[in-house]
Amino acid sequence: MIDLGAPLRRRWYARPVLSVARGLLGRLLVREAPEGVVAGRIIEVEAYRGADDPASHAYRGRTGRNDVMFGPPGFAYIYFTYGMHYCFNVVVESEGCAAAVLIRALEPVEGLELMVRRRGATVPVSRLTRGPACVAVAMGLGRADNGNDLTCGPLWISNRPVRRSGRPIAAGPRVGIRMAVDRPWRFVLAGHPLLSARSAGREAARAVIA
DNA sequence: GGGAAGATGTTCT
DNA sequence: GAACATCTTCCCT
Repeated sequence: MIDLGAPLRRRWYARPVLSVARGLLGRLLVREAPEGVVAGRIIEVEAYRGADDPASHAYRGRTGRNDVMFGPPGFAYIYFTYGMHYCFNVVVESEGCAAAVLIRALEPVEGLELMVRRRGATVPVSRLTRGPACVAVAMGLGRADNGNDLTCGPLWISNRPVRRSGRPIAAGPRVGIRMAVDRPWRFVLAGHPLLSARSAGREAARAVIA
């Protein structure tokens, strides 16, 4: 098994959400479970802010569902949507801000067999961890993991240096929302083969420097 | 490869 | 009762 490093500390998450979102690209998301360890490199994320972001779950204030978003940074916000899917977010900035980063796609690095077993043998590897709900299934995440502290396992993001294989970061509009569609707050490793063709940024006019 | 539509249930109005 | 930070299947080109 490769060296997974150690969990990022809380102050790493206590920064502006757009900075954290870009800083997550190329890092390892690690999940340790009784069935085994799985890890994947983060290749696509979206930033969501609080009171000033109409697309955010936190826009209309604190509720039972989004409670974790309003807490301190470095915790997992996992919500249920569309009647069948879970999505995994990282709470960032500071307590009360309700800012978070949605993890949309990974490149499997460790525990590929376990990911395949969780997703179902018929799913091609190219689509194993593409899309937030797919990420949640492959990592074995569900309602019970909402509110987990990412600074002390068993679900954490590694402090190992980012590995982007020379790919620039591209920005584009967020997916699946109706409000604030003009904010280019989705970030990807441009041209990564495991992204959908559209996400990979063929129109990568907006590439930004890491 | 691309678009349309269905699945399915929690959350908030 | 409507909306929903989605995915998959099915059919088309």
